[in-house]
Amino acid sequence: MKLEQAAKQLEALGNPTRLNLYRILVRAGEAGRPVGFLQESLGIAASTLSHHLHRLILTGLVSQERQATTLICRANYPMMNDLIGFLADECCADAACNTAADDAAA
Amino acid sequence: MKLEQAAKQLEALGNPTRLNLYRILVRAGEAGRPVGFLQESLGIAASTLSHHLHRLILTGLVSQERQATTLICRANYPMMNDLIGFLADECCADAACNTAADDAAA
DNA sequence: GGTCTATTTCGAAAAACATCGAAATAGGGC
DNA sequence: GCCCTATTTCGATGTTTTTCGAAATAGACC
Repeated sequence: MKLEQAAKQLEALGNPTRLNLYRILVRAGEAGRPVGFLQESLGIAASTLSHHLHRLILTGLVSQERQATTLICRANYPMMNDLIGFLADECCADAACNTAADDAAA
Repeated sequence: MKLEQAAKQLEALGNPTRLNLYRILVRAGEAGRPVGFLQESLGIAASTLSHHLHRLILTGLVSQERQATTLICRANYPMMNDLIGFLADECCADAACNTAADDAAA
């Protein structure tokens, strides 16, 4: 994963409203959640939610699927794991760090 | 970990300059890197770097230790793993999602 | 085609952020 | 105590973000 893309995704998750929203979707699993449900849960203006959803979708962290008049939103798990991998993978690549790696794994 | 804190940390990592900076420290391991080295590596104004470092330190992702006139910066690995745990831990908590978990682990 | 609900786009305003150069501080060595 | 290097704080500026309400669009159903 490129640094720019990872930064975009982290930035997208770095807003409390969006992180909350994203967690709801992560917990929801493959079933996903309709936009309306998310709006109820978060208690924010529909336009604000739409804006945040758009940002998450742009980064690839969330996808949408139409079901009749409602839009179902889902967390993109592979993308989440790529991002986590980006953070952890090169740990200590420039130094011998057995102890640090142990600490990290603990 | 609380959502607010996680959001702060993600936001801190969500800027390309800071993510780059953080990765250098993650790769550096326990040895850490002096501020001056980071400034050379990133090619930004010292004041800008100081600002970014401050933000990373506030979130707990980075720590500093004085060695004579130079300041050594280090990634805080346990904190990084807490953050990663926060993202992944509650995956599918609200739904049966064996298939999703498999996808994510793949 | 009209109407209903669900959702997005538009436009605007306040707040936060990124960046820089200049000036100030911290600590060590003479 | 003075100077030198390393780093931070200050002050300013332009850009981006967050948020909302109002208006526009999307799709289903009659």
